[in-house]
Amino acid sequence: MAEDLVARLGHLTLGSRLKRLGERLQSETSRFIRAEGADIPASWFPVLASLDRAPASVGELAEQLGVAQPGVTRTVTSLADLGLVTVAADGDDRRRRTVALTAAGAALVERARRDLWPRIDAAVAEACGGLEGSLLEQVAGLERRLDDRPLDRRAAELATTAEHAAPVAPATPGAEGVS
Amino acid sequence: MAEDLVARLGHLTLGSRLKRLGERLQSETSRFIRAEGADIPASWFPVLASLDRAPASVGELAEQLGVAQPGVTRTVTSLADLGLVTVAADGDDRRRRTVALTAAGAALVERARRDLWPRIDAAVAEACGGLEGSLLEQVAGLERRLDDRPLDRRAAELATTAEHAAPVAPATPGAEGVS
DNA sequence: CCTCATTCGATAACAGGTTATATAGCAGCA
DNA sequence: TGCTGCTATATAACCTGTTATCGAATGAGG
Repeated sequence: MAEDLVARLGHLTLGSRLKRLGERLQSETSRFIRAEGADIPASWFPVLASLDRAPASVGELAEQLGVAQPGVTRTVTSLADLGLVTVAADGDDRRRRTVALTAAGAALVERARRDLWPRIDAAVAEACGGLEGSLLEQVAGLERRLDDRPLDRRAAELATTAEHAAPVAPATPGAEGVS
Repeated sequence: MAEDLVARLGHLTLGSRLKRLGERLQSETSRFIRAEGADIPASWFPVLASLDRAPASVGELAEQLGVAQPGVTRTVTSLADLGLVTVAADGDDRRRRTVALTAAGAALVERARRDLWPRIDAAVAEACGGLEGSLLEQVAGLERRLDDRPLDRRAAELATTAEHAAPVAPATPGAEGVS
């Protein structure tokens, strides 16, 4: 009955499995965001969130977000095409390009911070809540819970009981950032 | 000081983070395999492991491995190009294509089962060992441990203290064929 | 000043996952 | 018999990550 072989292989295939689970979370999150009328992929939000704290160069974003530089370049290009950020050559060092939110970008972040992020965060927290045991066991548990109720459904249903929406990452620069 | 913003955002970006971590495990595993002289990506092994139990159609593989069908088609095509599997039209239902290991494929699986998988499994288990707490905390912990000593180094070093290489997957009821 | 190594970012190519769609075969039924 | 619809696979296109590499700008040293 087609049990999941990858799951059965245990640690051997943890990589595949985490990747699959991550993609699933991303895509369900994106679906929720789309349903809320903001048609931008979930993966762009970290860049926006960072820029909301302060403008930054491409390399700074890459370091801050922990992704490779070409990934940032691509996302920034897309954001610029949508008019959400500006990209300007740095005055001091003309190799650097400084990325900053436009008014539209800031408005989007504002809205996301208010309406979207708290619910996404709460939905993920709910899906992960109470999981116990080893990493492998918790991964399996999260997979099961998402089978049961996907993330976008969880986030949408949280909407109805709005007071759940807990405040998310208080964007204060590094204050609580234990790293 | 560029703490990891994605990590700071907590549950909100768990998807990105899991995906990144999974990719990292996959690529470090592939690096180890390459260093051992078998130049095939880690992501192909689940297919080989499944076929080692029994030939299967593309759709059966997809279901068993929990991935989408086109992904299986692509992997199978590559494996066939390398002569590790054969793909033959099913006699009963000519829509189906039955995939089976060749002798070379079976030999590779044999070797992997003996020399590679136990060490990879042990290395991952070592990297995950003793992690505690919530999923988020364990993910952070695993990231830190891999920063400290990447998976391929762990697997390689296990080699030297060979008796560590505990028989692995046998753990699960049938990594070698039971179920 | 000039040269040369380094750094920044863009670009290209690849990986491994996805969805959407086209095609071919099968099967039920009028 | 032939239509109609479902199923199995392949193919195309996309996403978001990666590495490798290149050009331009910087800056240190001779």
